[in-house]
Amino acid sequence: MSGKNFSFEIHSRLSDRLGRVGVINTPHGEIQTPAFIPVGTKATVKSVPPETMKSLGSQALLANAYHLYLQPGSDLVDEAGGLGKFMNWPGPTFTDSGGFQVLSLGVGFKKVLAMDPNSVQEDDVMASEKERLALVDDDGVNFKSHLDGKMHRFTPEVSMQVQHQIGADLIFAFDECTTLKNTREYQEQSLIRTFNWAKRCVAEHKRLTEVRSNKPYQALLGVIQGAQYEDLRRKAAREIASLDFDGFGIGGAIEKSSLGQIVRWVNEELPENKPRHLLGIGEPNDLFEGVENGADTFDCVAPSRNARNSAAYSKYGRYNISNNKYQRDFSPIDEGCTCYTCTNYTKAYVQHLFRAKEMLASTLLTIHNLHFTVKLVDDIRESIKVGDFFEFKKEFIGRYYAAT
RNA sequence: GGUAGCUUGCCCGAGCGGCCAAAGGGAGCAGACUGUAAAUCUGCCGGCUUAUGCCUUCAGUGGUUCGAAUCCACUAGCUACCA
Repeated sequence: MSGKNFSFEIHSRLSDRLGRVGVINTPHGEIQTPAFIPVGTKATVKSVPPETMKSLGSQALLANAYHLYLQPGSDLVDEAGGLGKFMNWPGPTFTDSGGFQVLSLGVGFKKVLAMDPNSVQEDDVMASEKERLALVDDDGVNFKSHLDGKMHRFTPEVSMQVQHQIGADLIFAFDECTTLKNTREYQEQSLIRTFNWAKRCVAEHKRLTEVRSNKPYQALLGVIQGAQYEDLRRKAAREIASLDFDGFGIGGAIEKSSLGQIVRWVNEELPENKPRHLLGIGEPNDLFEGVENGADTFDCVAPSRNARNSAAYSKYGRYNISNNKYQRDFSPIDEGCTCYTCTNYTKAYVQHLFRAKEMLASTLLTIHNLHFTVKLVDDIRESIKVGDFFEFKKEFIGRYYAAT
């Protein structure tokens, strides 16, 4: 195997906006974009087999380098033949670099990614020194394993090595994910750090790509930070775009109300011909905003985690299926939904499974929520093709958020 | 028949004279969750009303005491051992 069998083509565009429809070609197949990429952190989408992920419509999956490095070890995944072979997922795969863990195991106490900053206090987001499992310096990050407390060190080079061993088709540069509560001064310094790390990632990635030239090509995506500041986001986008990346990731804490705007700032700076992934975003209104402003792919734990916590997505909004009022509701979770769960089971049954603490509850609701989210982005894609994105957006958002 | 022990809010279970409307679980009722330390976390959970307020509760009845879920007596039920 050799050569860069990775590409991105744009097939149609959204008028007056940055949104586009395209296709990402990877060694393990195509991804029609925009697309929602379900998260399978530890080489498994919690509670759902890969075959089912395929049939619910998932085009690709995203795993995490930090988690797989700790367990079972990225060398073992390599030995198994790479992530896809290891977990029996034949399609395209992504891995996150471990950059988010800089936040979630470090300062990010609540790991708030998209929030209303007025309703969140600094103490709610920032962990105190002694609680931190990660400590950043200019060269890398020291992690205390959340599994056994052992210390590990991640640098841009380590992240690249780990991600090459894991072998996903699209991998991310190692970055520092900050919170909205960091000072402007800190954001600036962090941006310099992330940029330096980006350069080191590109260099190490090139080296590893040659060393492992018998392996399928892995595309490297550079991550843009810059928090809520327009000048920082634009600067970060220009700088990252100046490096030899195959695509980009838009990361960091994002004030929910200005999500679309931030994505637009970044994408106005980025070259058109490379794919852009909006990291960690997956609520319906955010997906519309992301696509409209030029994001091509998304990943998010919300649909799957919410499912395990009994929150069901429906065209009329999200609701808690464990609520008393659904106890004798023998209709599907979302009327008209074509997913496996909705075509075979009722709200009453799924609620029973949750109350009885049966693990099938997680499976059935995760299937539905992921189908819902994947299909939403599929529908958004189709609406751009047909030219009625704005009508579709208005109709969907109006119905989904009618109650709130 | 005898002796000893037990009986707490929907359930289990702490409390053993005042700081007790009563710990802690569970159940129940809601809420949160956005590059997964998450099958997790948070709130409510006797009634009125939601207030540093009042009322009714700790098997039943009657006592002791300024004051009792906590001490005493009897009644009822349960448990263990002896016959």
